[in-house]
Amino acid sequence: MPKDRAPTRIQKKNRAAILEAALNVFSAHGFRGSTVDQIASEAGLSKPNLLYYFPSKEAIHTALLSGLLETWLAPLNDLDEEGDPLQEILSYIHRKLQMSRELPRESRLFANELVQGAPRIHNALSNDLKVLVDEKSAVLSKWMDQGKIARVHTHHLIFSIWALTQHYADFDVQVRAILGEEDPFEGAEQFIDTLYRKLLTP
Amino acid sequence: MPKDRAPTRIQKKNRAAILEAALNVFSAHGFRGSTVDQIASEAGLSKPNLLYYFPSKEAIHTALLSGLLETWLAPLNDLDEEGDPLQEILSYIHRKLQMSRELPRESRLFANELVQGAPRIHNALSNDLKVLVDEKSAVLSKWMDQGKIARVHTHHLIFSIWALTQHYADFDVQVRAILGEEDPFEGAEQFIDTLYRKLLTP
DNA sequence: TCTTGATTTGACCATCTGGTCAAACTCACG
DNA sequence: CGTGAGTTTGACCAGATGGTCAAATCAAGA
Repeated sequence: MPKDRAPTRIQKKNRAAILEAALNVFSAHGFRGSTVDQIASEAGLSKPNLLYYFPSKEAIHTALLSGLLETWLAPLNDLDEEGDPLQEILSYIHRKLQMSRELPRESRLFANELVQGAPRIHNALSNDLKVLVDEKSAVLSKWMDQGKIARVHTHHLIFSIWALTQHYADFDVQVRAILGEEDPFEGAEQFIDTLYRKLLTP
Repeated sequence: MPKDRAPTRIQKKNRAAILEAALNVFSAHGFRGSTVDQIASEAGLSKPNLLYYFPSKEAIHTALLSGLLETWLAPLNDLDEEGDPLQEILSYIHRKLQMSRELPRESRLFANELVQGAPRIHNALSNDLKVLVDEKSAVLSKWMDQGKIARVHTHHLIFSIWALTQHYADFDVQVRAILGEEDPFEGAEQFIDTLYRKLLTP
């Protein structure tokens, strides 16, 4: 294992290559379905070499998840109490949908983890995530009190945004099997936008 | 392997026990994450005994998926062109949500498969499923032409129903981590019902 | 250039896992 | 109750897989 000093040029490069490869592999096959050899070869390293940078398969997975959690939650974090309610929500949705389009691997990484009961991130869910959701939920609630948007169950409103946007990344194969050549995201953006405008207009 | 005659009492019992056990295991850990031993012991059989009833792990998985596909698509199949448009759609949604509540294992079984690119059911998606969706999509379209419901992209409308309802089964851990004690399905039903009423009312 | 720490690797190991097989056991029915 | 088909199992195998290790190679500062 590399010493605990400032990372060398090579360390930086290889760690990054490993995480990138791991994202590919884990998001496509899940934790159990991925092998260290697969990740190593995708990263252009030998297996022992990879294990020189991360102590175990589990460690790579953990590093990936925790490294990406912040990115993943950033859009919700940015929901601004001071902004225009409907606009804030619509642009949150827009960003989430864009993430499904541009970061589908990240979405599927979390999806894989969640569907299987989130054995490795249960903690983050009931702490960080819950806190964030409750906080933003309160903001939504305030907007509803002020009559700025229609009154609905705030938690379910947030769930619905996650469900609708992440669906296009997580179940991409299914969506494409049905839509054929059509670009899923064109129609999705339009559809979802309409949906929330109608739902939330007081 | 059991002969190809009429199944004996024991064959019926054991085959059923195996599929039930496999549903538990596969839905919780995915295909690759599940072991034949796990399924066997959950079914109360030894591994060789299990493999006497099904030729391979893959065969169990396939049998499960194809056996459940019909159940899974039944609600959409039941969408009745002759019924009242909004009511038909709302009751489709209601049934889907009920399935998430009562058959979460089935939902997660498919979710696991889909997130990982549906390697084993790609075929069913682009054939049976596509045909069904296109057919029902046409019904929705007709209703829109008649001004019975608001005009939206029909495929995305169907996707949204899948996403919103299955989310509660597939990402159950996350939902519960955030809601705490509250029963997810109470609020969900109410929320989703409101959402589609507002969206589809012309 | 030399030295020392960082990096890489081939060989190896223990365990897990899907699957096989022959022998043993059980059941239903004549 | 005897018998043949149906059922069950312990022992076993081959390949995959996560991980280790000592030795070899490389890189950068003195």
